[in-house]
Amino acid sequence: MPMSAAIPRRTLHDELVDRLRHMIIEGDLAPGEKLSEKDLCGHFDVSRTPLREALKILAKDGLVRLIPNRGATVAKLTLADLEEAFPVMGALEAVSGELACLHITDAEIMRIAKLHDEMVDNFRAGELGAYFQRNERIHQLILDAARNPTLSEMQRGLSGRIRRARYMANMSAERWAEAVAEHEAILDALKARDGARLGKLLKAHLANKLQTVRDALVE
Amino acid sequence: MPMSAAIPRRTLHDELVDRLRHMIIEGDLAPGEKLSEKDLCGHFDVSRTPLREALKILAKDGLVRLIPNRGATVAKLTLADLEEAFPVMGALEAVSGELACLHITDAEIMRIAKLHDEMVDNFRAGELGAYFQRNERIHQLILDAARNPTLSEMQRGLSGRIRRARYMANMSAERWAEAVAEHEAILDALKARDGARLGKLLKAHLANKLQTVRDALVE
DNA sequence: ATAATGAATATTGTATTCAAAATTCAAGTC
DNA sequence: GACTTGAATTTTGAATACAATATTCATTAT
Repeated sequence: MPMSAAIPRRTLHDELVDRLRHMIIEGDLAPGEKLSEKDLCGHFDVSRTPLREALKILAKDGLVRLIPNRGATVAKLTLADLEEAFPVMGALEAVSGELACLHITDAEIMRIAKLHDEMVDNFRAGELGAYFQRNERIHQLILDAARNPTLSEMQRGLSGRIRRARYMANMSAERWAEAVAEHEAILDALKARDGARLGKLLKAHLANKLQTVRDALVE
Repeated sequence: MPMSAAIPRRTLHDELVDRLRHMIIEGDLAPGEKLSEKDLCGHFDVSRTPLREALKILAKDGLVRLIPNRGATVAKLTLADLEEAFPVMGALEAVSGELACLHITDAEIMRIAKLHDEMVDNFRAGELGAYFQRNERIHQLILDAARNPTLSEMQRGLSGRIRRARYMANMSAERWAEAVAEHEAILDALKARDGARLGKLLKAHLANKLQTVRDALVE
């Protein structure tokens, strides 16, 4: 019996963490919104115990703000948060680029190249939603190629905080074209397995992305 | 009424997180050790609710390993963990050095210089414990000078995982002398506010430290 | 003797209850 | 009318109770 057939079981709080995180990142729960334990328990039909455990985890992730005896709110994304996250994310992006080049397989590069082409098609067709999805998928695959769960987890946590601003960042046409061009360069570096170059490109790409978010944030 | 006189109140789970983290890092709880909820509740005289919340936080920090329906154990520090944490910590060290040079005040530099001198005295007197304490304090102050809570929090989390190995890492006399020399260079870069240089020095210093831990880990 | 089975026990996951603090809001004061 | 004051209500923090799962261990069969 070679194949593992273990039945994946999840606890309620784990499930709640995922669902709440998703709701926050997708904007179903607005920044600053009060998170009433009672309401959320009603919504998910669970008791307060697992819900509260989930809220604490999300607070540690920076998505929720917990104030003792006053409950939870969805964390706001301020300009200061962005400025703070930026140097950290930049450093992590650079590392992930370097590590990815060390470990990535040809098959993985092909997969990314395919996604990239599809993403460019999305760009040409002006399909922003599909573009975003493939874009994110590409970045995720590069991160996976770094073969470093600790790094992935940190990136995931940080980008989760910022991804919330994604939909508000109404990318200009020029910025969008630039982003696509940056992705071309990223793919080239990846194919060449040039870690240092890829790291720098990813960092620069991030800087531009954050600038877009920043612009949107100051309205 | 300018002075804030708010009475700091803590919740039990926050307190528990701190105490358990301390116990794990200081080795009071051994790696791999089973963490019985019942026993811990008895030890701290609290109910399971806040204790379980604390365990989940620590699991997210990587200090505790939670398996559904099977309870918690103190996370083991493996060679793989170390190799994984290294590039991430290196990148963060470099950033913290750069940011610290941008923001640090003269008073802060003087404070660090003073601690440094005391630490060198500890080294000369062979006082390992006092040396470690001042050493850690210095690194903490540099991190504080970076004025970036996100960065601090991440560094704290990662170094917490590794600091557990501190007592097992029986630093050789040569390595100790090297570390002191590295600290001299670090202080110089800080005084010169040369961020790039400080970043590189901190990263190299970390690499050496991790090498010591690695040596101890493979016995 | 060893391995397998299943009842007894212990431990974990979740719900509920109780206690403490914050919020709301109506009544009273300046 | 705006600002306190304090009781009623709501909400949160922690403890307990209950349910589900895992572990232990004696029993049985091979």
